Amino acid sequence: MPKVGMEPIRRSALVQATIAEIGAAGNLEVTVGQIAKRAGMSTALAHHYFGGKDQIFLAAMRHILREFGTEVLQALGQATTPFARASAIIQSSFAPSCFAPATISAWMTLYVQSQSSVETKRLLKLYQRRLHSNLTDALRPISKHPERDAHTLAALIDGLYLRAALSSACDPKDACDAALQTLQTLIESDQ
Amino acid sequence: MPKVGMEPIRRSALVQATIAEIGAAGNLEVTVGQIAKRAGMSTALAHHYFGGKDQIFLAAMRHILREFGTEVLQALGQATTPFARASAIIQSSFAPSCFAPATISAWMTLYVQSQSSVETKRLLKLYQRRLHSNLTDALRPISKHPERDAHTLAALIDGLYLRAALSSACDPKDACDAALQTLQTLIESDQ
DNA sequence: TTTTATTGATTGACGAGTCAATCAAACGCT
DNA sequence: AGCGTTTGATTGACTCGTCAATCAATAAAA
Repeated sequence: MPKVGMEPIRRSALVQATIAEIGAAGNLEVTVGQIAKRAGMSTALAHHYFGGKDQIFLAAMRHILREFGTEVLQALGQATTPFARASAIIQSSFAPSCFAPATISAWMTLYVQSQSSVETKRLLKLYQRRLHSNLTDALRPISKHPERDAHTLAALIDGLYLRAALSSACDPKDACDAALQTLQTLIESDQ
Repeated sequence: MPKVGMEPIRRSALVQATIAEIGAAGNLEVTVGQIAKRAGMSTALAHHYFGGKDQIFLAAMRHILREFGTEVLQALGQATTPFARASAIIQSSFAPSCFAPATISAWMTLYVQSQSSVETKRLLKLYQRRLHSNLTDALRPISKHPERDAHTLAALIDGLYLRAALSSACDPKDACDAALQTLQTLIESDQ
């Protein structure tokens, strides 16, 4: 059985399983045993490759953030006008992939953990900085207060996401529309 | 020692201690033992009065929500104009008491837990409904789309709070100003 | 004597992390 | 090609700690 070069495969499987397990549980009450089982290996192997539970969770968060990042980048690539760029950022934030139960749980977890784990806080800030700078760049040509409007829109995106993700009633489409609508309003207003 | 009528005192002390302990830990990794110790009693007594850990946490959340509710109500009482009412709601949401470490942790906890606990989800929805309806009432006389703007503002408040609470850089005052600014912009714009 | 308050001690479960042992592939040497 | 040797993969079993929950016992008020 033991084939060489298993490490990347195992790590990836573990990350995948972690996300799935967090999604199924809805919170961080997930054991290394559960994760390892879903990934088809022993707990000892999970520890062997990651060193500890914290590392496994961190890797899962990084994975989600990276995925989201590439999604935004891709959407930005297809946008030509500044307004389209801003819209693309917003729409990426409300893409279906962001609303998979596992992704939602991972985000909430990120928020909570960022209070007690410096590394998690670093990850969260990274995401926030990137979102803000992307928005600022897009808004510069079309807003009188690019920085300020970017800040407002970023917060609005987070807030709308929170509501759409947590209340089963409110759906992603509406949240996205609300954000786009506000974008419109913001760039139309002077002052 | 045993005096009659201890129940309300003990319950209150336990709730208080729970909030403090969650604040100190930054997350839900708080044991009944720690809570009971801080509240000056044995774990057995904590169980005696609340029945279980979940109940203790729920009681703590309810307490925070209730406190916040009265704060909003009080601020609303002093406001005379519709605009002042909307401002009051916003300002209450960014009051210093909302940024005590314990309160922040409790909110984050509320978000996470609402995914796996129906009772917690109920609490969260209650808060969201109340915020929305308060905002709608205030906006009705001054906005062309009271419902829609209330929804946007509510989400914006949540998002700004999240950012102010989690990034030590961003401070409550700025977040509040941003929300007030957006309120202004929203009611000034037609369409 | 019934009810309420209170706790020390205990139980039972669970979970993270470790370790020694096994297995097989690759590697190097002749 | 044949033969040790190293190295990576893998796990079952185990340790150690923690923690929620329970219980039996005590003490005082009503």
